[in-house]
Order: sequence, then structure tokens, then C-alpha cells
Amino acid sequence: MKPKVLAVVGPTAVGKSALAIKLALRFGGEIISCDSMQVYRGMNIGTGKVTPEQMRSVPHYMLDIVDPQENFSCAEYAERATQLAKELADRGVFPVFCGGTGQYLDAVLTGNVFSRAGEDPVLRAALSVRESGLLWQELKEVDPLSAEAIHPNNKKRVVRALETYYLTGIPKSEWDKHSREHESPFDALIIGLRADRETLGNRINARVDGMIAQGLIDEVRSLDLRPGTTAAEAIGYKELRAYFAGQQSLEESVEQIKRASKQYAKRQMTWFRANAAVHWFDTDRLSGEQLKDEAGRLISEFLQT
RNA sequence: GCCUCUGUAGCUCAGUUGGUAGAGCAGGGGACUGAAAAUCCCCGUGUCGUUGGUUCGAUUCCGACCGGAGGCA
Repeated sequence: MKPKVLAVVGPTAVGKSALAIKLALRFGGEIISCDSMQVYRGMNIGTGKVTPEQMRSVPHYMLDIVDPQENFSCAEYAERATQLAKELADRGVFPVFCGGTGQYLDAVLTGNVFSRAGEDPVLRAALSVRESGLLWQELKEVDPLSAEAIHPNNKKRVVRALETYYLTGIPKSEWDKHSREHESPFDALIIGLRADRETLGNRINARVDGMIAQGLIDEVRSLDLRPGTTAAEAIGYKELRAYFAGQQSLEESVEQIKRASKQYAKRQMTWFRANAAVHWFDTDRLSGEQLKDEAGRLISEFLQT
């Protein structure tokens, strides 16, 4: 029998962390973060990471596992998080995934088998200097199926597909075809939190103002964020770096952070709507307690089957 | 008070040698298999400030008026 796991998903600022903690406490769970930016050490305020107090109430994993200068990947996340969830389940603990990075969760829950093509920074850099249309033509030669699926302008994806082919001698489309041929390692219940756009927008605004008040500026200043790394691209961090560089005022940066967060929230919703079997709860209709109760009922049922 | 410039999509602005208009940003939708808070794709009718006039026809030319910017006094 496959281990049962819970996942709490949704866009940024809907209240995933708080609910996940309540549910973990109630069902004997521990939390596995599912967030591509909270893996970085020192990026706390801007990523909305749980506080040390919250971490004391329930163990959290997959937080603070790499330095911002290092690169991390979905494949690495999936490997570690999958292993972790299995270990927790073996110990009789209920694994509770919580986070907004849809692709990370997806890789874990589908048991996605990644290609053996790792990252090759040198090859990547060499490919990236070339014009994207030409790269795409090249991809079309070696891997027509991938070329068809990837837009010529989407250079990152074109480069990755070429990288996969050159590193393994096998087209990416071939790897992908076999990546989901087996069953998921887990029996998952996915709970999603959502809010109408206006409500969520207001929450995001308030949250960003709160981050500034809590010292986001100093946090960003104290980090060694290197251009080109994933961590340096995080919302809240890249905008403030522009402010430090004198390219824009603080007010402009804050506005930008709010806007980027809302755009991000929209992309998250698009992902979850299309890629996950989510049981949605409207946070504008339900109080925190009601949310916990309704979700709790669903979970009880899920655990009994 | 006079002179010059200016008023076009939520914002910043193109443009029409007179035949009712289009970019960027914002906004909406979508994709996503080792960068995913990233990357990429699709979606543009708005009294062309108001009001008279010239004209077959004006957002485009002319006048007046009302906003805005600058200059001279």
C-alpha cells in the first residue's frame, strides 16, 4: 500500500503555511516545503518562510538546504523530497507538502523519472550565446518532437532540450515519453487555497508592505546574490537590487514587487488548475478555523480509505 | 495678459500628406519533465479634450473654448 500524503497548495499569500501547520498538528504530520526559493538559506522575509517559532511547533523540511549562490533543481528537489516523505511515512508520520511551486510537487507526486542529463553550465553558456531561432532549427534536426512542443523564442527550453540530447545522445522527447510510465509512489490528497483576484491582490499588497517593515531591505542587502543565479531572480530580491543600484526609487521597487507577486500568483493558479487534482477551498468565504475544520473532514475521510 | 507647445487604450506615447488608429507597459487567458518566484505563447474599438466651421467625408485642416507644460511680460 502506498504511503498517504497531504499537499497544501495555492498562490502566494493565501495562507498555505498557517493551514498546513494546523493540519499537521491535528493529524500527526510534519511539513515538507515545496517552494523553489525557500530552499535558499538567508532568504527568509522575502520568500515568506515560516518563522523559527512555527518551525518549533512542527518540523519543517526542505527549507534552508542550499546557499543562494548554488544552483538547485526540480530533479534534486524531487529526489530528496520523495525520499523524505517515504522516511516520514515509515516512522508513522503523516507527510504534509506545503508550497506554491507546482512543478516541484508534480515531480514528486507523479514519481517523474528525469533524464540522466544533468546541468552542464559550459555547454549551456555556449548554446545560450547563439540566436534562439538557429538553436531551434538545430533542435528540429536532432529532436523534431521537442522542437514542435517548444516555441522557438523560448530559449531556455530550447537550450535544455539540446543540452539533454548532447549529454545523453537521446532526444529529450524520448526521455519524457518514458518518464511517467510507472505509478505514483504516493497516495496524495491535494488541498488548494484560493481567493478572488481582488482579495488576493489586497493580501499581497499588505504582505509586501509587511515584508518591508520586517526588514526585507536589510535582508537583501546582506545577501550575496549573484546575477544569473536562480536565487537572484526571486521576487522581492531582484527589484530591491535595482533600487540599490540606483536604477529606481524604493517606492517603484515596492510597487514592482507587488505587481510581480500578483502576476506570479496568476501563473500559479494556471499551473494548479491544469496539472493537479485539487480540492479547492475559498479563503474569502471561510475563516481560518472553518478552513481547518472543512479540510480536516476531508483528510479524516482520506485517511480512512 | 501675450506667445509657443500639448491634450489619442488604465499608464507612457506613435500615427493618420483628410477616408474613424497602433506599440510598450498594465490587464486577461494559456503552456510548462534537472533554471519554474524562471521562461515562453495568444488576446488591442478607444466620444483620437469640447464645440463650431471648411469638406462628399475631420481624430487629422481652420476658429473658439476648456485642461496641461514652457517662454515673454
